[in-house]
Amino acid sequence: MPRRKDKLSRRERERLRHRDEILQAARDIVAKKGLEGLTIEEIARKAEFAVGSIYRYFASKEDLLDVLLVDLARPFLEEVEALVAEERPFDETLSHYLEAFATETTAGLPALQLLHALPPGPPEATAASRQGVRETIRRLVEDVRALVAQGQAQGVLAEEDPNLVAVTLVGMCNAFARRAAYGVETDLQAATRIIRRAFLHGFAEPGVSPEAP
Amino acid sequence: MPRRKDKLSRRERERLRHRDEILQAARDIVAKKGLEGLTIEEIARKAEFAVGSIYRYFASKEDLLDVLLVDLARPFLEEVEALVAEERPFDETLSHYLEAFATETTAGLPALQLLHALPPGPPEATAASRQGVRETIRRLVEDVRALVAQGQAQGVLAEEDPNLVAVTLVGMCNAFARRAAYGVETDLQAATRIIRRAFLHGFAEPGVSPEAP
Amino acid sequence: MPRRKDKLSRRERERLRHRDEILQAARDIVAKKGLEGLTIEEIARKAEFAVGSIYRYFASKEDLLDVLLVDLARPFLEEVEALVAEERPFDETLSHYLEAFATETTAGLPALQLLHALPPGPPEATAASRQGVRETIRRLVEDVRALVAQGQAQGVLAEEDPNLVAVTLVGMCNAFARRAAYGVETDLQAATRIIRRAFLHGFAEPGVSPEAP
Amino acid sequence: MPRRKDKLSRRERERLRHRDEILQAARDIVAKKGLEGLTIEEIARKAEFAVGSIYRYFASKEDLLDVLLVDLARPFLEEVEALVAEERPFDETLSHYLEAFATETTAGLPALQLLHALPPGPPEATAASRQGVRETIRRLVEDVRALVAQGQAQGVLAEEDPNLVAVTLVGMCNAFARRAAYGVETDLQAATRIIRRAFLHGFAEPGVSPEAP
DNA sequence: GATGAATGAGGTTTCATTCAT
DNA sequence: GATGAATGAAACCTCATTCAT
Repeated sequence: MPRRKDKLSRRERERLRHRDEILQAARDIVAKKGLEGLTIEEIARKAEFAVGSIYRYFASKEDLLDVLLVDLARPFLEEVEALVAEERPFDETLSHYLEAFATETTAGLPALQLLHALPPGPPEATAASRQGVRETIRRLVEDVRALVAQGQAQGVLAEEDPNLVAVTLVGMCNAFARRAAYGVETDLQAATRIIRRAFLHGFAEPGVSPEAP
Repeated sequence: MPRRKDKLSRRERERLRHRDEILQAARDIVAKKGLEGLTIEEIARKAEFAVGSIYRYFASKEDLLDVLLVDLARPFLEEVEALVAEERPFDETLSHYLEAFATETTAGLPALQLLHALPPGPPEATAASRQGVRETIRRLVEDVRALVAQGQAQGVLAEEDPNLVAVTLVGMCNAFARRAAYGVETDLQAATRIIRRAFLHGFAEPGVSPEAP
Repeated sequence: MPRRKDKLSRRERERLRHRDEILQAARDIVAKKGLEGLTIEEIARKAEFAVGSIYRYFASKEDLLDVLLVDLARPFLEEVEALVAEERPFDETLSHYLEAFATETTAGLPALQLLHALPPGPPEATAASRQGVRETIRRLVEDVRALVAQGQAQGVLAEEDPNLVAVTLVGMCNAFARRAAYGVETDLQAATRIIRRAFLHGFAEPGVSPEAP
Repeated sequence: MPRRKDKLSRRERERLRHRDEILQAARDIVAKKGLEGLTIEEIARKAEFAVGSIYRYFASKEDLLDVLLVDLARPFLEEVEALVAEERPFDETLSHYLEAFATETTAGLPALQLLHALPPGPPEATAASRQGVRETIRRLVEDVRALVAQGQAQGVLAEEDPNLVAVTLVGMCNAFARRAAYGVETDLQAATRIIRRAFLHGFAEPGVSPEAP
């Protein structure tokens, strides 16, 4: 194997590229027809592979879907995790968070939207598959909780249970994202402002002017 | 031939009863296996009808589903519409709204949860069916918008776009409902308090103490 | 339901008839192409049903196969069980048994032959399906064991472990059946005579002339 | 270019070694999952070859399988052919034969068991492949026939058609082997004794004490 | 109105084999 | 010779819907 340190062989590079092509095809189909409308056959057609070839990259349709959903959410997740690491003043952090959310929502297929696709039935109905999705959601919630905790530590946010506070923030964002995804004309700038206001005022530490000076 | 004005003939009453039995069966199945796990054959089995008979009551599975989802949301919708009609002081209104939301969430199959089942894809992917669901969602949002407008008229809520404000409220509620539906242990009383706080403080008319006196 | 005691409704009769047609089609295909060559699609084609219809009669291909194999063996099994019940002199019993075996072998698809189709791999590889086949084999072996025990009680057969003796008898018969099934020209009368001789002489109670007077 | 007469070049030796590795891998898989569970891909994985490489050694899966089955039976076949060549007193010959059979049955993958894997359908269903298996079976039967003929020549076995007599012997052995393969607890020593008894007594030349000194 | 058998398109998955590198 | 990605024909199975009784 004549190959440098972390350089991938051509085979390996091609493999990764093909995998991405398949995921991209799936992504396009979902964007056009929704999750239900996604079939292996159509993925194969769009990605210009034989049906059987799809299965060399993903063990099953469920597997592919799980990977796809996680992939879609990844950029947003990474941005949020970066925010957590940076530990900026909470006001700035919130601004960045909302910006990231707006970017996501504007982009063709909003990540959070798709994460919501985790079937809203009883846990038993999903169990086996969507492990990645579950995990990603868990991390996202945990990250936002961490952001809230930072705000509290900085004395900007009131001492409510950070989990619950995080859920309200995520809920507001998702509500707007969902609306946009349904095709309702949505002014994201206004939405961002509203969320910011509701959140900062709503959880302002008493006696602290939320958006001073 | 209706015997009296609004009296239904025996035929008609039976018909309605049968329809309800079918819907109830469907509801049970969805509760146990999720929307994907719902088949006409199983509905028929559970409701003790022949498969063909289901089609005497619903034009198609999609139709049945649409009716089912709307049915599930109806109690909540009606409660909210009553609230709109009553025009109480906003503080009271909000309390009732959150109580209704908590009741919903506690009930076996939370209406909002199922409304979420509207496939989160582009509108084209759903178009034909789910008209009832779309309409119900539209009405719910409109109703909450009306409640917010009342709060503003009463001078309790700030003069933000009532649509956007309504979306934040619904979003927060849904986030908690969704959590509960995923099996996360959720303290609804705490959730209610948090939402109430975030909302009242978040959109307090400047200079007005949100929850006084 | 206007129907007499044990009379079946027309629906029920048709259902049974169709089930039999499907099994018969499967039987024909197996006879021509062997077990491996059996596909649901071809069964459907031959029985003149749609593919999906097959599944209204059998839960799965495995299920169908299990039923088919048991069905094929049934006539022979019943004959042997009758023999056990009759408790005739062992010499007669053996004659009837061998005759039944010859009949089976002559018939298009010898039951025992197909029972042998239980995949000769490790038990784990078969476990789930073929329960009927396993049970049928068990009963056959048990029945022959009972016949041997009768012979011993009558003082005709030596006091060897009846299980082992039974296995030798079945083994000899199967060997000839298998040969015939492979297309080797087989003189069943001669085979019968040989088996009879080997068995009676082989296990004669010492001092007893095996095929007296 | 063979260096010496029967010396193989390194190339050729490697080639044979690789071929054996592949066969061994296949053998292991069959032992664990049965014939149905055998796939080229898994053979390749286990033998640490590329899928395509398998086809450098075997023209097709069927070919590989045929070779594999013949290989499995070879030790037993060779032992029996040695017995034929040795022309010992029949009593000894039988003892050796039964011992070989017991050894086979005890070994992880009894050859006879696998020979049974020749699909029990009409000849047409197998025709193309499994030529080796057919030939091996033919030789085995022929060999046993020869052993029986020796016994007759020695005046120990009655003058029945040696073919038929051979079939009974093989049948009895196979019945026990098959039982063992199905996981039935089998006392091979007892089985051996029973077969020996059945055979010697069953085909004793009248007036000759079968197992005398 | 009720029945439930029949349909058949559509989906997922497997796997022996080929072939460019 | 070796590799392993790609192929694509089958195979199994599901299920909404129809329709003769």
